[in-house]
Amino acid sequence: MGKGGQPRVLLVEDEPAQRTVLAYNLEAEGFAVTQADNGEDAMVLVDEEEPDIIILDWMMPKVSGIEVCRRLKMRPETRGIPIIMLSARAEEVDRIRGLETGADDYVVKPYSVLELMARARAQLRRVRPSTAGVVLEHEDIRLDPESHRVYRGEKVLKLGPTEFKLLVTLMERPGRVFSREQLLDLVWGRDIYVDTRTVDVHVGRLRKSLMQHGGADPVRTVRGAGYALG
Amino acid sequence: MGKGGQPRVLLVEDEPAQRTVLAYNLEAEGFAVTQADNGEDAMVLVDEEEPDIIILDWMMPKVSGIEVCRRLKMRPETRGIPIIMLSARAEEVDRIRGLETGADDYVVKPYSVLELMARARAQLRRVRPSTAGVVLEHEDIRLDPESHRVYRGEKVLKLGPTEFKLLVTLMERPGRVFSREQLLDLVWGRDIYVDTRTVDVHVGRLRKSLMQHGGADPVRTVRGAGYALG
DNA sequence: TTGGACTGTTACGTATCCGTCGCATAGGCT
DNA sequence: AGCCTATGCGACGGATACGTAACAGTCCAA
Repeated sequence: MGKGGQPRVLLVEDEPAQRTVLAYNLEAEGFAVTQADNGEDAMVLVDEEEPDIIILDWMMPKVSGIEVCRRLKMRPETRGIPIIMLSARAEEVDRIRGLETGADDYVVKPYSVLELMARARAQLRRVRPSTAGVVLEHEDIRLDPESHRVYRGEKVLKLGPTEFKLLVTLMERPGRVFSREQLLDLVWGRDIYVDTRTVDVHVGRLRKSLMQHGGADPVRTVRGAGYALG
Repeated sequence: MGKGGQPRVLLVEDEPAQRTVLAYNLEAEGFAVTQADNGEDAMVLVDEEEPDIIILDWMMPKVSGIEVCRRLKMRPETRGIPIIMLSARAEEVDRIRGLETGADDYVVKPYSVLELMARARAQLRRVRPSTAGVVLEHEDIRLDPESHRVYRGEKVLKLGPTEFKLLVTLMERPGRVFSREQLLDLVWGRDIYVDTRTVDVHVGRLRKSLMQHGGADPVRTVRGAGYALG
């Protein structure tokens, strides 16, 4: 891993517009992004940058994404790097072939940037499950994912499962504004249908829980946008 | 044993990513880790480092894990060292068993790091019924793995085999929340099919046993997540 | 064989939590 | 100010997770 935090991602996509958008979003998510617009450069950059994860377009001139993927999965020193393939086609055949070449996940265009992000994080978690000892902190709030405990100052807070997950999500990126849709994705799960107003209610409950022993409201409402911590 | 405490583990795995992840987790768990990425180095390091336990990948270039295992189990001075084999496929486990290489345990990839850790500790307990220091303690509960006895305060507790294993698992990482699935893996074993609700029942029985002479309930239920000690 | 100890499953009661609705209130725009 | 929309929040019915007693099956020792 890129040492103290930022996971490194190598983004390989030949179309400049899409690549730029993706790079922007990935950086906003806290990734350190290296870009390549063709397979040959990608192969070189893998060795130079040692990325933690690779996002790879399927269709590219010269060396195709699938070819890059196959080569990387053949070399022992790069085999462990998770690869997410992007493809314009939804056909199942492609999916199967993509996974056969050793890609670890597969996203079909047009994809939700948020979904791609989530899958990237999922892959990183899979390879590096070591959340051991990590305690999330923000101001006087401490959250230990391992013991599932939340403290504010010295007091232990009691919160329900959804409140807990919500707080984890917010604390993973303090200051960042999450839209209701993003929170639904991240906390509730991708394919659950619930009203976006439900998020408001749970934020309210989380607020109450966080202030159950006094203290200021650490959750910020950004009108028209969503919620953030601090 | 590595004298003053830290058990020494020799980790043999050719893929750098996986080896790094594992080494990190093992060190976080209190092991002193020596790494090797091939069988030849491993054979040398066994003599130099005298590890307490060896974690060995099955598929490796040149000298395979299975070969290393066989050689080590032939030499009297290394035969006693427990070996845990890692293999990529479930079918290989059968082959390993069939070949009677003498490995002491097997874990199939993708494995839960937690499970691997637990199995390593289990092997150490088996080989090293050492007296001092291995007594698990948490608050007023003391557990001696060797004599299979559990005390609460001064009183001796009587618990069944499953309750005992469950308590051992929980006491090895007090505070940590274990999901029902993890507990099934760690206490019952990976290929046993039992309903996850069975865990609830046994936790209940463990609770009753722990409180048979009074005292507070030391087991914490984390709704939607699992159980933890303290 | 009989009895006891232990296990896994089931069923049911209960406490907690969830998602939605309705209305009050706050913020922004003209 | 007046209007409109977004958000806060209490309340409620329903769903869900958990605790536990009861039961049947297994194993083993007397």
